[in-house]
Amino acid sequence: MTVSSISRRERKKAATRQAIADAALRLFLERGYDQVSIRDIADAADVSTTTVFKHFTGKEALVFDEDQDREAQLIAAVAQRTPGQSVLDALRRHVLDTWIPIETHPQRAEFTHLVDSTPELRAYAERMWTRHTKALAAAIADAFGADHDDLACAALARYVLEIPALARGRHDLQTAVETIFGILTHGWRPPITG
Amino acid sequence: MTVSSISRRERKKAATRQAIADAALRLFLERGYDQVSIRDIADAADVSTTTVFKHFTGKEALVFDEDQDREAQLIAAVAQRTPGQSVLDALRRHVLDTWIPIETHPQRAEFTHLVDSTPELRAYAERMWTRHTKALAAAIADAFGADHDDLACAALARYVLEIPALARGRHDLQTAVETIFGILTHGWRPPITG
DNA sequence: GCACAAAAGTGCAACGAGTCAACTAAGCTA
DNA sequence: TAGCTTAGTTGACTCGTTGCACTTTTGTGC
Repeated sequence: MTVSSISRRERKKAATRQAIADAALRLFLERGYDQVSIRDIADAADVSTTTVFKHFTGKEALVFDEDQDREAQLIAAVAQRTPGQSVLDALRRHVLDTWIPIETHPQRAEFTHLVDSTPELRAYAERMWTRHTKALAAAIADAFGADHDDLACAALARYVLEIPALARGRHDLQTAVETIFGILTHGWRPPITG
Repeated sequence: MTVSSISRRERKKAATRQAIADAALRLFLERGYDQVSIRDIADAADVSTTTVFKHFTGKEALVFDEDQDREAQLIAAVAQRTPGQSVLDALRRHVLDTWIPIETHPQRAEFTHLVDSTPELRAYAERMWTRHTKALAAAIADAFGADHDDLACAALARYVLEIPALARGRHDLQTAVETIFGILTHGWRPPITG
């Protein structure tokens, strides 16, 4: 009789992984990203440095532990949009509903500061989004029966995935997102001045 | 009496810099980026590794030796556009006139292949463009008397600077560029299928 | 012409990220 | 119990990158 469907081994593995991620985030927040070495993290989690790399692909990945199914969600947002809804609208909704809550989560403040104040992490965070460009482009193309490498679809995918990076730091995230989707929907218009 | 306006020192400095860059590019093309270490390059150029880093900020910078005044050209394209020409039009012209010739230069083929087949270099090349986002955004904002961090201007700057990355590899670069500028001008439209 | 400061270059040692191979130990399976 | 699998350890190693102390070259003021 097993307590859960996953084996003890799996649980222990997950535990050490979590211990490493926790130690890493704690140390990063305490001292700053550059002032913490992988060896520090390994010591704090009481594992060897090689074990750290068995669980995480690199130092930056330690910070973004839950990147997972973003891609699946993105594709689902397009493929399973409510009938009659345009692709652009579905993407707008998806960004508003999934990204903004994450970004404005109060506990997120110091984490956001850590990322913003470390160029290496900023770059990684942006690539985290844009890495899904190809998959999203294919999903959009599928929605219209177009070729998977259709240029317009690829451009839309990329431009949509840039939105978090563009909107980050604005006082009103919702308005910012809507503004950018306005550009993608109706074309760019000079800002109203005066 | 000096032979030219630049001192002998400057010339020697430029010479070693060039020797390093040449050795680097040659070795990279021969063996591939990852199979060449900085020490290899230093040996080939007959300098010490320390000297390499005195001339170049990092390994990737050895590949892109002439990044220089791209930013100045971009800003000039916006600020000194012919009267009556829209900003979008000026940027379209600038991309068509400066980027396409570089990209389609025949001698560029193996170089392009090197960059495309090395993820590290691909990422660096993209950042080379997007690094100028802030400056271009400010130039666009100036053109309309808007705030330097105006969101619409920042978005346009970013989207325009993404165009090289989006169009790269397409059979017809000119059409690709025009298509994407079409999106930015009139908004995104589903691709024509069938 | 000469002394002197700045700059260019060298050599060496070091640090941190990341990899590799050989090993130990724990959990799973039969 | 025996035996396979796999997480984790250990230690040495590569490579990019930096810092430091030192020598050589060059431009400048005297």
